[in-house]
Amino acid sequence: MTDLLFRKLQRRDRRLSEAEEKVLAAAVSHHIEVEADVEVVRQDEISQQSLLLEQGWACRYASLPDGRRQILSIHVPGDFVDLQSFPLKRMDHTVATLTRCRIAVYPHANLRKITEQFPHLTRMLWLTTLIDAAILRQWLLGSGQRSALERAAHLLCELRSRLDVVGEVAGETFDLPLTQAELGETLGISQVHANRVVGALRNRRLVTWRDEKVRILDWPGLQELAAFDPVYLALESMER
Amino acid sequence: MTDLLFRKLQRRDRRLSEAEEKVLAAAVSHHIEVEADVEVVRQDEISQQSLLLEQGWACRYASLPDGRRQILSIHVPGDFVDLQSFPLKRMDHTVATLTRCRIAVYPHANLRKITEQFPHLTRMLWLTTLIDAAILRQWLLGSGQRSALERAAHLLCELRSRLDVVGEVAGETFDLPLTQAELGETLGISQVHANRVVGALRNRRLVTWRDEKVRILDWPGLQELAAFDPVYLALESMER
DNA sequence: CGCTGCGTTGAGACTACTCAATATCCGTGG
DNA sequence: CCACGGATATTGAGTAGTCTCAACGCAGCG
Repeated sequence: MTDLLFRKLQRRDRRLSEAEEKVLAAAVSHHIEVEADVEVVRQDEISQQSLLLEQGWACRYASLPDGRRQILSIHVPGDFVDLQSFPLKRMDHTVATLTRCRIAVYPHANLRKITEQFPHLTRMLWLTTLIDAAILRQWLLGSGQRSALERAAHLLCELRSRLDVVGEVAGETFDLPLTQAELGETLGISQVHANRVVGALRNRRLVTWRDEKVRILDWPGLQELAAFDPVYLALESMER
Repeated sequence: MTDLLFRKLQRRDRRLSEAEEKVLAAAVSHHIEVEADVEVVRQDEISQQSLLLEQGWACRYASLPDGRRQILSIHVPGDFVDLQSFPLKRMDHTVATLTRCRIAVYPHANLRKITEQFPHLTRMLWLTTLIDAAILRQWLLGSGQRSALERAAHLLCELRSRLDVVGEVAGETFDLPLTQAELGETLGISQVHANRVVGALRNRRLVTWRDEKVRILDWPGLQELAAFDPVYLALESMER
């Protein structure tokens, strides 16, 4: 199932060819299955391969020497979780699974061959790392300027949009395998405050959230609160 | 002076060839001079070219509908300020000058040719966008987990390191053309609090900061306070 | 049955915010 | 040459958002 990534890329650029799909699929050396809560790539390691999430959830985080931890991104099926390690080599953060995951492994040597023979596909891979960066900028904008409640709302808007692309939203419900402690580390607030923020979203009848399942009750209201504008996710075609 | 960028890249990878230097230099269509406080690329625009800062300072920022603004990065000579617009096309944020700037213009068509003929150089350009993302991750880590004082200290550590590479640190002094209001927008705090934070750095005899000049008085102390580890800046060679 | 992990709630403390006033510097026009 | 306005920096006072500490509830599981 390189399918998911390919579908996502093709949504963005319809000129992606079947040949390119095959090249991408052929660059996978093998697949692995990993349990939940496993660190698959660690900070400071020098990486020889990049990992594509096929099933399951993962996140990246960085830590301060005293243990404070910040989740830097959340990944869903179809995401490359550490493609940046291909040009960058050394990891500046850790990648861990949130659930049991199925992962495709792309040795850097194979990616290098792609860059040498398939410039258009190379630009598309580059693009995926830049969309990651765009998401990061939104998180930074939120972290600096949005209140905790607005950030929580924004996170849900973002995830709903990203999950929708890969067909993981049923009705208005989707999985979100984060504990409230992890939500706190994502939003940059304490676990206790994360709990109150989730409570506030519920009280405003914007969402329900129980047993790792989120249901959006008021999509326009949630977007409004979050000041959410999905353009940055670059989900739509740039052609014409 | 593509020199600065090239020197920076070469510090990272000594295999960069003279041929590549020439190709990079040839991709510049022209140079422009821009006054301070000019928006050179605007949010939502579709960009046809990327800009390399040769002299002067610039920053990127994004805004919320109600006007709250977050500075997302600060750029010094030798930085590509919007290389991500080459694969991404649409800008998700604005780039503005902080001082009078000299800028080299790289039409996307020329960059595209580089990706088609110079895979190694392409990977180096990709790398520069990934270092930007690594810096962004550090800012996000700080925004979520570091106190305002620690963030301010970290920003100074980061800028000292980046400026050092391009030879803009004299003794322990460097320019920092940010008002305290802009510092607030960078750190995600109010202008008033930014002032108090700067005051605290002075009181602890870590730095002096007057007339847009910063002098570091206690480099180890500043790094300690900031929990600064320069690895993420990827300034050092990855060879061998 | 008693851990253990997760979610929930309360109370008091602290960081950073807003509003507001004052200080300083600088350029401009009278 | 001086008065003035505008931009920036500084300081004070009260407030809002978020924190820490602590306790408790509940479910799953060995």
